[in-house]
Amino acid sequence: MNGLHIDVKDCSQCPIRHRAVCSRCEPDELETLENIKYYRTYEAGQPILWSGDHMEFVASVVTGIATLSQAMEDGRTQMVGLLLPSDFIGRPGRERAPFDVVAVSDVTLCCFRRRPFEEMMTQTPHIGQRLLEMTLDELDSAREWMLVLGRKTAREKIASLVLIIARRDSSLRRKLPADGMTFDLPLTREAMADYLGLTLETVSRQISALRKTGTIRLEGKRHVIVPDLDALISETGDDYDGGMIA
Amino acid sequence: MNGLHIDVKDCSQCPIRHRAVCSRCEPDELETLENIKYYRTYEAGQPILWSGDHMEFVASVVTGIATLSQAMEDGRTQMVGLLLPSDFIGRPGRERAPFDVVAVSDVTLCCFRRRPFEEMMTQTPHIGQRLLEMTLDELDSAREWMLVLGRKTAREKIASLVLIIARRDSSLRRKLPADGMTFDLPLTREAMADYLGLTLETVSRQISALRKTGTIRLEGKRHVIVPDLDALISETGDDYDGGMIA
DNA sequence: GCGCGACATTGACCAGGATCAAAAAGGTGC
DNA sequence: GCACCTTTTTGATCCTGGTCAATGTCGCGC
Repeated sequence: MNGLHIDVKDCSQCPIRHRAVCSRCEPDELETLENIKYYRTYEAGQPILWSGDHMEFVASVVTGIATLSQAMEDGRTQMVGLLLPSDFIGRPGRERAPFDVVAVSDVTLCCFRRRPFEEMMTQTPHIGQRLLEMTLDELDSAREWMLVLGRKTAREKIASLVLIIARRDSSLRRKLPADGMTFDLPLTREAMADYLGLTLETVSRQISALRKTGTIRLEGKRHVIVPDLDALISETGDDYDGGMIA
Repeated sequence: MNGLHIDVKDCSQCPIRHRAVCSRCEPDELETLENIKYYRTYEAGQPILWSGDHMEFVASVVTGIATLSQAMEDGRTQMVGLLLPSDFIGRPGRERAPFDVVAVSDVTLCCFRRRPFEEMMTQTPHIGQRLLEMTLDELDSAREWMLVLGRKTAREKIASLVLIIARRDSSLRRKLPADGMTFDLPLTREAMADYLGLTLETVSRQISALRKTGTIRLEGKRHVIVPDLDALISETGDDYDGGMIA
């Protein structure tokens, strides 16, 4: 089971699609929306939420990719989450966003106004249970990522990220890895660097290194072919196949 | 509100205290326990759970300190959580432990047999709600730690860790920081290194450096005095006072 | 007190990744 | 096609933190 499936009663007029230039631009419009559930789209590169923003809604990603990240005053930034379709944004019970959320590609969110959503949660316990399960999964992957950030070499970091993207991609398409896995990197070199705690130059160098040894092949800048998945796995530093998707 | 407060009906014979040499040593004894809730103690240094272990119980820490960590085959290890009194161990709905749990000091756990606990959760929704809240908090702190691991210098990492320990300590004692905050480091240099993605030598060097500039003072190896909290905060790289406890 | 072992500090040297800089490769609009 | 801009690659050099090794400190049992 992927994502959070919720039936909202008075949802006849959904989906309402409206486009926002910036998450802070139209609080009034948002405030006057009477329905609980609505859709919202963002263009690639647009901010969805800034850390500290008042959160009017919780949402789940319908299409596109967004990132969750944290920035220091001097510009150093660390990505702390990658949001793919079916991932959840926001926290019932919290007023303010703890991190920045940015659309990497064009993104459609399915939003729920926060207050009504919280009420709904108290009435239908399975929503809370499902949300707990999803949050625990996120916590586990955050902790796995801490190992990558704290202990892996640049080479291992890159291999780990490529592997994660490969797996997520093939699980999204429900296509099991065949002889030659092939997929697109959804992130720029800089975004990969922010995910891995590296500089973009190092990311580029290590991708080139993996290419030179034949572990991956590239078509253009973004399209990746993995001829031998085991070879890639052995570059990650984890020797066994930890979290292979079913 | 700290921790998870649960009333168990037939708890007249609690607490049952029994001591385990190893979490894997006495499945039979555990299996035959009829009550839902029981206490269990571990000595400093003992493993509580190995990654992959079958989890018979969920628990919350009553006294002592435990760590959650992840190891690579070659010995590199990364701590991914620090469990203090009132923190929760385990995951309803999961058979196996995802990480290693080790007692750093003597630890007492309040355990709940997993199956009955899960049933209890479906019946009393506030337990699930509270657990969701705690899990979201843990997720936030894991993500904040990702910034430390990925982007901070060794010096900033040490300052961040000392600050976190200082705050947790003063919040546990409900004693607000006075002119000279004073507390013990509960971790060895090596454990700090595993938390921060550093080597123990670097930890030692950076603690010495903070001592030489007067940011902290040491009495013995473990006892720390922070004469000026702001000076310490400015060493963390976060310029503003992000998550100061109430 | 003495000796032992665990933990911590300090030093010398090295290397992986950062930094600074320049060139190359794609896209996109005209 | 061509010019322009963004993204990426590659190169040269530097520096933080890792590695290897020695020394110091503390606590504890005898």
